[in-house]
Amino acid sequence: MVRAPCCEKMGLKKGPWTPEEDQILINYIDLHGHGNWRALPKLAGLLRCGKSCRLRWTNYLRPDIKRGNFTGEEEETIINLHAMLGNRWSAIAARLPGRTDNEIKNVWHTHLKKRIKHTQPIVNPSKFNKIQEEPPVNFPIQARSDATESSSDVSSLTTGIKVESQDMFCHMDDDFWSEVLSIDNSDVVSDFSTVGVSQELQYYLSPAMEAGSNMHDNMEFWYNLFSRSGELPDLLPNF
DNA sequence: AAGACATACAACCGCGTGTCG
DNA sequence: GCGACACGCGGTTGTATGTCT
Repeated sequence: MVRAPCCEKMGLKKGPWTPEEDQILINYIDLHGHGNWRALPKLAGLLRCGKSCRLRWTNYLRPDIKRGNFTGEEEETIINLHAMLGNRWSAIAARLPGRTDNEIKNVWHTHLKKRIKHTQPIVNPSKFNKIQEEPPVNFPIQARSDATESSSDVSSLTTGIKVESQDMFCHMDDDFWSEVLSIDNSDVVSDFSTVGVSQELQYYLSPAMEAGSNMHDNMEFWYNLFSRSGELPDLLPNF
């Protein structure tokens, strides 16, 4: 595949945007929408590449961008989501309305990384940086009727993952953990379908599948989450 | 006051992935 | 199935600003 020439070679401008350029971009998108980013600068009369325009819009000019310092709650949310998702900045940004992945990444590298250096992380994020956003389409297990109330205590886990945790934990009934325990902890996970693991369990264990880690590593992740939530299931083995 | 250094953040780069013909 | 293209993502860099000596 041949890569398109970079902006400079095409005689396009690089570097910081001027207020005039910002206004041109805003006006154009207000009138026409962004459409094709590659075609936009020419149509709008900007000497920028489409990539630069898209970045400027999504990271700075978009009307729903929240400017200003991060609140303590937002920072806590980032720390917790990072523990679960790793460096998946866009996934973290999706849970923080008005904040961009770039902004969150910057805050992480300049403030938060230093702050959590003093505290031991509960899991190695790199192992679990592939956690999926949504359950499989035909996800078979329904939430228990009492699940919402019981898992609401998971809020102690931290505010950032409270809602997500409720969604995750409500699927984990006794049958779920029985199935977990039926798998040999020493198994190196590459393809769960070959050992007859159900679809919902494959979903939860997918980070380990992709990272090539073993069952022990993966269940340790869940164990730590449950330990902190105070909702450790009886069936979950102690690691 | 001024130079050196540190920090914050905007912007860029390259790669992976999805889509379409 | 394949190639071309567009887009999004994460890592990295560049520069403006702040702080220290």
